[in-house]
Amino acid sequence: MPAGQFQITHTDGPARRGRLQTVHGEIQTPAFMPVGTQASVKSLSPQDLVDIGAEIILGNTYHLYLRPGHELVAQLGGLHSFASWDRPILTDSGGYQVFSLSALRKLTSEGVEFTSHIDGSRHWFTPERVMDVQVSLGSDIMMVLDECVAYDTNWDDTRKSVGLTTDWAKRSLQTYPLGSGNQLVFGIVQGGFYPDLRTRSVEEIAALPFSGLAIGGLSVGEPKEIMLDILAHTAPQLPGDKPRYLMGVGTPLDLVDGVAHGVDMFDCVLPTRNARNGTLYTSQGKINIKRQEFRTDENALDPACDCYTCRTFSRAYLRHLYTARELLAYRLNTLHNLAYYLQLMRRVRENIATGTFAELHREIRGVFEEPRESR
RNA sequence: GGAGGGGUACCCAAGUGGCCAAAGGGAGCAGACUGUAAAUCUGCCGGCGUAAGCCUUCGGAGGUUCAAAUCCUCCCCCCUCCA
Repeated sequence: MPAGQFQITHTDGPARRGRLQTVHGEIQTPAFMPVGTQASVKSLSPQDLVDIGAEIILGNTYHLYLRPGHELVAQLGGLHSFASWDRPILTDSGGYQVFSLSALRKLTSEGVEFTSHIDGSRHWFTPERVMDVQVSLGSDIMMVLDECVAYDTNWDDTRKSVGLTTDWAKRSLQTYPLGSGNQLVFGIVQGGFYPDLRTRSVEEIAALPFSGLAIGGLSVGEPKEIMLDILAHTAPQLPGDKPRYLMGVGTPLDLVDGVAHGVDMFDCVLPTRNARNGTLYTSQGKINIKRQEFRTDENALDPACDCYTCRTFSRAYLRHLYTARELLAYRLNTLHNLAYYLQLMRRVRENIATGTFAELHREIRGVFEEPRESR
């Protein structure tokens, strides 16, 4: 199967199971992609990631451009060789940093000027330059530069941002046309929280020859219900034959909700960041390992999990490691949270294949659905 | 025995007449985190109360003052130096 080929093998309602080919191997979808911003999934080794079944990880163009620098990475043989990770890598464009580092940047139709959060130096990012940097990095999937707007952005500004994102998408493809190398390029749909603008963005982005399409700009602080509404509005409009990637999402329930709307790929910092901050995902729900109730708890973190952390240590020990700020805490917690996410995605794929995805969806809803706020 | 320094909340530590239930840290307890400027951030942290407020508290006892952690007297304890 040539790089870029996406094959759907099973469907269960809107949910799809499939596989996406890259030169560094195939990824099973629906997939969760652990985030490794600085060419490292914090606290884990590549071997750890292989052990828990990660098939693809993320890196970040903006961060790697600033440090250690894309030329250096290229000189050292590209990201895969540099980080000793021989499976697929998706690099995010820096579009999210346009949003999250908004205080440090200036946006024009031409591109973005960033003030480095590391040393204050100025850097000029354009859609073209971001593609060049990703080519230097040698990732398997490159994301185009986009503009991700805040939740409270008005219609007019969101409309402009959709126009900009489309213009940038076209410029990205001119820099790296489909088929010009082994790297795939994904376009990104924006449109904030306005259904008409989401539709417009889908029409414009889906018309371009991308290998996959992403939904950006969700989970930026909006209520969950609104996120789901926009997702339900947007995902079905995307072409069915290309992989659909919901960027930056989310909680275990968000993933399953996304799959239910036909999403194939996800990434999110939650499992890794929360692991470092003591929040762990289990088959019984979310727990905070620092809570006093675990002080003498000799049970496995999640008795239903077969990861190294759960096979080996008690909750009492994990609590101790966390409260003592022992380095092992970060590693064991991260290992477990990602193992939980990857295990969940394996179950999602199996259930789609057997036509029982709805049951799994119900189960996960039962475990993670938060009580609605009554007003 | 002499000289000096010091005893403040669970711990460390500021405060030296009213704005002090008492700064800051730590510990403790709880919460947040969604394409990672995050091993970070927020809240609570003497007692009762929803609150206004009341009560108890700055080594101990007594005193001065409208008012004392803060000034005075005596006592107890700790540290440093000298003998």
